[in-house]
Amino acid sequence: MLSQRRKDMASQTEENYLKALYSLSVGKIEVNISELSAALNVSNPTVNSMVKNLKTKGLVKYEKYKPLSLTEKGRKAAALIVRKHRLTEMFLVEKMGFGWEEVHEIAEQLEHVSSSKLFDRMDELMDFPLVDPHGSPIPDRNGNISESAYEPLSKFSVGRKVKLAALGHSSTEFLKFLNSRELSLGTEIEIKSIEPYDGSMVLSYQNRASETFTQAVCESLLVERVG
Amino acid sequence: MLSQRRKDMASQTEENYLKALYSLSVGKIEVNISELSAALNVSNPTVNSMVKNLKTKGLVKYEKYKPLSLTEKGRKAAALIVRKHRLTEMFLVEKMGFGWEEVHEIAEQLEHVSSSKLFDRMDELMDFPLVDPHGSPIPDRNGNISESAYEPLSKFSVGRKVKLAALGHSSTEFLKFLNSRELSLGTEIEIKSIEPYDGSMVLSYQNRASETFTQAVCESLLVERVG
DNA sequence: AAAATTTGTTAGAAGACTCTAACATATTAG
DNA sequence: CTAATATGTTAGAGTCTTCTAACAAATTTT
Ligand SMILES: [Mn+2]
Ligand SMILES: [Mn+2]
Ligand SMILES: [Mn+2]
Ligand SMILES: [Mn+2]
Repeated sequence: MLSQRRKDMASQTEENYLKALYSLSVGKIEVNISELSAALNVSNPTVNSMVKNLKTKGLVKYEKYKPLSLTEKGRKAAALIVRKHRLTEMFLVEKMGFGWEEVHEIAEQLEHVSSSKLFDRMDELMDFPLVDPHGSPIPDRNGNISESAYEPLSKFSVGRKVKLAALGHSSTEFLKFLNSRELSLGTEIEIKSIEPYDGSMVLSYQNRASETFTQAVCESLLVERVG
Repeated sequence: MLSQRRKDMASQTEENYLKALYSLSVGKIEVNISELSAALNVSNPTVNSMVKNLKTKGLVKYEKYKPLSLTEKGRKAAALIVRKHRLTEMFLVEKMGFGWEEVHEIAEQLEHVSSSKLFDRMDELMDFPLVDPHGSPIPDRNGNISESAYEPLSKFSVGRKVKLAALGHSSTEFLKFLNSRELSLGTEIEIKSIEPYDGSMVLSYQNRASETFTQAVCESLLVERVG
């Protein structure tokens, strides 16, 4: 028997739209059609018609030629998908021995599994982690999320000691790059010097006395002050 | 970005057809269109067109008005889906504390995740189990499966001591029924008496001195001789 | 303010998967 | 062997998700 999704549930495609909209909404409320198409890698007309569809389902607010936003119902639905995604990533790293650079693609598929019990069980087995392997917060069972207030390393000045708490983005390439520099979450870092010309930073951490990182990289290293 | 399936891979729908065909092929080679439609809960014309599609992909052998069968390529593809399904079920039971009656629906969705690494990792973490929680054998990475030669309990006579090794089917209702009788895989059973009228059996096992089971149930209890 | 550019919409179509109604073939019963 | 029944196929359509081409509105530049 083909296991079909309940009719009142969002399809896998709809879920991906909601999740993309949710991610793009961080720090602002409204999102353009074009931003969504770029994020999802589909054409503008495709997004346009899907947005109309999500509007009839009460998941997004939208008027012709205006930017769109999630309704409260849509926001919660999206947060619950993000919850599944991040719990999965954490489970794969903590309980199954995957590297933080390997888990996103798998979680992208697992996040659509319709069994809250599976994810609540992961949560329980990990003793209710607050963040995923990349430092992003995990929404609770009600879709509530605690926005973390970490700052990019690039904002700090020479001599400052900080701890790596999260990443601004977590592409496989970036994660592999950080692996190659032995830099992981929780690592304490001291800013040894800053190149005025291009903003690159020389850092000292663990057994690495002076590693240079470009400004772009330092903007994606989210840290908290230490000491 | 919408994570799209590679073009050369079977869709989730196609995978479900292959798996159903595979299950229906146990003990015979050829399967009717109608058997497949019944198993998948879709109409005959739907199966008819999907079968044509699977034929062009070299996954099934089929001629108009004739029964169909899997090609070697189709057989292997199906076995690998079954592998994912059964490894998932075993992982959910062994490593995540689910009951054997809870795992099928979840595995039905997880079996379509395209990451051999995820399933090979489950396999490794469980130390390469040979069977799933219902006693069905798990195909290896090459799609090879060792057909088990257990016999239905109904075939045996009074006084025989056997061990429950697998189930003929594993519907949630049946599994809950077995739970209610405290009957699980590995349990040693002795046949105390058989009712000639309807073939029902009185069994003794563990701390249950005389439990009666209908013939239908005993046909679905696959056992091996003991002592 | 007009022109150029960017952004968004509509129209029309296609592929994947599904259905029902109607028709064709094969099998089974008399 | 014919008639009845069961099984399989074709035709035509609908939903979902996607596309391209053409057009419209909004924004930015000059
Ligand atoms: Mn991720
Ligand atoms: Mn996804
Ligand atoms: Mn199963
Ligand atoms: Mn399935």
